[in-house]
Amino acid sequence: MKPMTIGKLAKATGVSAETIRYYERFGFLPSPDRLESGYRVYGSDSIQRVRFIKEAQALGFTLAEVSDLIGLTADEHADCAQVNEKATQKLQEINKKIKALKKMQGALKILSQRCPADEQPLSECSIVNHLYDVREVAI
Amino acid sequence: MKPMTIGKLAKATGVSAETIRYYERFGFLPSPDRLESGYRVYGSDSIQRVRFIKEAQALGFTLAEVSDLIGLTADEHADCAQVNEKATQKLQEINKKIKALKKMQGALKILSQRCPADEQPLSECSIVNHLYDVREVAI
DNA sequence: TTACACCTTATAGTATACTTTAAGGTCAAG
DNA sequence: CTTGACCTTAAAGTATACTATAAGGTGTAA
Repeated sequence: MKPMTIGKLAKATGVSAETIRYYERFGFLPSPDRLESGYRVYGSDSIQRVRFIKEAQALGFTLAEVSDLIGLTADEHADCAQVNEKATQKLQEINKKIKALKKMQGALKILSQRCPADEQPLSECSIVNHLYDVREVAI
Repeated sequence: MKPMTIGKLAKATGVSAETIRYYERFGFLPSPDRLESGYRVYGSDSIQRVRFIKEAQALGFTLAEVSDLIGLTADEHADCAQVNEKATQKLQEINKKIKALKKMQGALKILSQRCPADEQPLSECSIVNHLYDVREVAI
């Protein structure tokens, strides 16, 4: 069987070869074995490792946090509670972000509804007036 | 009355002098007059201009988009509808972001609830198992 | 006059997660 | 044996919105 070089791992995971090298360089992936030519050769577990990173990112974790998670999974003494704490922290962070976005959403909705949205000059625009002076258009 | 130099504008707006120079450099604020010494002098309208930028950012607009908005306000032929379109676009963008965050939130909640969160080894952790292989823990 | 706060510029650094480029070596098919 | 796909490295670029630094000039109060 042909060795899995970086391009094959890239295809298998949907992550570019450059990104895989990047992950390796910053310790998110272990240094793989090399062929005599210097080509990286990966075992099938590498696919899982890359997937781990991608899934953690999809849950909102940064690469630094992914690094922490990888550290926990490699630690014999680590337990479920430690991982759960990371998840709970991330959850709170996400809740905060949602809250901030909802605030923007609410303000934009109100301003947009109040704006005549036609050929009126901008002096009649509730959005522009809000930007010029918050007090002119209470939200 | 003493001229409003950059430090005073900074205090009046809560934005640092460096940031004000940055805004000027990239065209978000007009170049102010100068004293003989080279010091920038601002009129009171500058406070409003800085506030415009900050308020637009608070609504989720990037500086590039703020630039567009400033352009519209300076355009005699611009009308309300054009501004409203920017707001509507931004609203949709924010809705998308909220949706993405809610997806993360939902997944994290489920994983966290399923995780025993005690001293169990990580092989029992629903979160870690999810990261290792999505199919093991359906969401 | 001597501090000290304040101003000036250009340039570089920060954070995050890559992506691109340059210059070159390797492998497999035809 | 040549062509083209694939691999290597180090270094620089991208996006966004600043923030910091260096080296120096200005304004004012004691």
